[in-house]
Amino acid sequence: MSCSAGAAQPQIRLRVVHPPVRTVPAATVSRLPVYFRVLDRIAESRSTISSDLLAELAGTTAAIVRKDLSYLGSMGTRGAGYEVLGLRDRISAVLGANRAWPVAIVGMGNLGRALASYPGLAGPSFEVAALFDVDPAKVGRPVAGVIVRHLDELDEISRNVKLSIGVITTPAVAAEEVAGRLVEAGIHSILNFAPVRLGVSDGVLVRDVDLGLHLLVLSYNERSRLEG
Amino acid sequence: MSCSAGAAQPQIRLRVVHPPVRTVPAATVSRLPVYFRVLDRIAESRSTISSDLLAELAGTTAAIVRKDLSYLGSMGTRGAGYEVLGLRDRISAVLGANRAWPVAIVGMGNLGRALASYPGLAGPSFEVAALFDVDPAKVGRPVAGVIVRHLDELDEISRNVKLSIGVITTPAVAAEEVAGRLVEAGIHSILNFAPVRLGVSDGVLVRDVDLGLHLLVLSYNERSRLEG
DNA sequence: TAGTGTGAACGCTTTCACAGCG
DNA sequence: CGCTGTGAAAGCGTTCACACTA
Repeated sequence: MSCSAGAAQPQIRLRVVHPPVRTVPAATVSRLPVYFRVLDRIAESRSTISSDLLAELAGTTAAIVRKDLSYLGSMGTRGAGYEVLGLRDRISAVLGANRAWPVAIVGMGNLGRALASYPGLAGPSFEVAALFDVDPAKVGRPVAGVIVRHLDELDEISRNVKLSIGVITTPAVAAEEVAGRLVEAGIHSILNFAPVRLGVSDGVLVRDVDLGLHLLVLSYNERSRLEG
Repeated sequence: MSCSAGAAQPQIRLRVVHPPVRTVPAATVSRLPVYFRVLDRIAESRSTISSDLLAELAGTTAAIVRKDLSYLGSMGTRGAGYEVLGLRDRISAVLGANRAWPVAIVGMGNLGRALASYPGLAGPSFEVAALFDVDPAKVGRPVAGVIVRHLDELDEISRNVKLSIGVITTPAVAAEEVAGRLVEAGIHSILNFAPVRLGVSDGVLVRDVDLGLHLLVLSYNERSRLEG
């Protein structure tokens, strides 16, 4: 098998205290978005797809595809495969991708500004609802069409606008406090780009995107390639 | 070649001779960078650390810490814990973090420019060696102090400057071709931010950082929180 | 016949428990 | 006594094999 690594996940800390009644394995949840994207892309050129082809396009195996999809209930037709649109919509519903989740980004440095304009955030499933910083030079100016607010306004804004997902793109030293404020403002899902481990209360899901860790794994790969 | 490719004894002159490292499990490799960062941070305030404390700071368990470190050879002192500096340097050597790997970034959009200035890339283990784009408006201008080159110059530049790690921050449609060019230029370790699965030859390690997938997992979390 | 759905085997990872050593 | 190092057990996720069905 190739070393191509969607399978190689960064550390994910699932802190869900009350697991869903109908439990989809975490490994499956992390692959559903891949299937969703593949199905969405080929929806116009195919009406059905086999687990074999879906596996190839998603970078996994047919057996895993069938197992994963079995957790969503049997949607395939033996001998024919899966109906693309039906399967896409089912996965979309499971993921909650069929509505627009309001996202707040805290930290309008280079990375935060880049994310605010990120195409993935402009899709139908997400909406940049608020941007925050503490730097007076940034507060009040628009980024990607949204006015940057001072972090102190978070509570007030979250009372008027429901915020579902928080993205932390602050320096490491500020991340912990920002996370606390996001949780206080009612956010339970956080995407953290700061290179620190956030200590959040139970029930809050934190996904860490830590470039430094990724780079060090690549470094390990280079080192072992050179030295055996 | 395997993803959890065997690491052999580094020929670093340490005071203590460690047994050869045959294979480090992939799960362990992905945690070593976390330990490294923790140890580096506390090196000035502590001289030894127990598996319990290291686990807490790294967000894992003491049993996992001990198991992980056992793959690097026994470095601990029973009753006292691990010597912070020695352990840090040992992990650094295994990860190859004790030298500066030259990194090339392809795609100088918002994300590429943000990464070029990313502090994690400015550390001692990495060096932004080259930046590439195909947009004439970007080629020739400096980003983070490095002149952006046209992608067509990749081969020529890679003959003069050794490039170890490639970062892809292009639009999705270009990513596949860029990956091919990077591999042709002799790069075996790729950090891919484009939301596509790269089909690369065996022996090339690709780490995907796919924000869209992360967001959809958070979306799943929000959805199941609302609907059970 | 082609391809799903699934129990069972397999292998990797985590957890447990404790012997052993400073 | 405190804490490491490590076999053994448990838990998950992946792979296999094949019965079954449109």
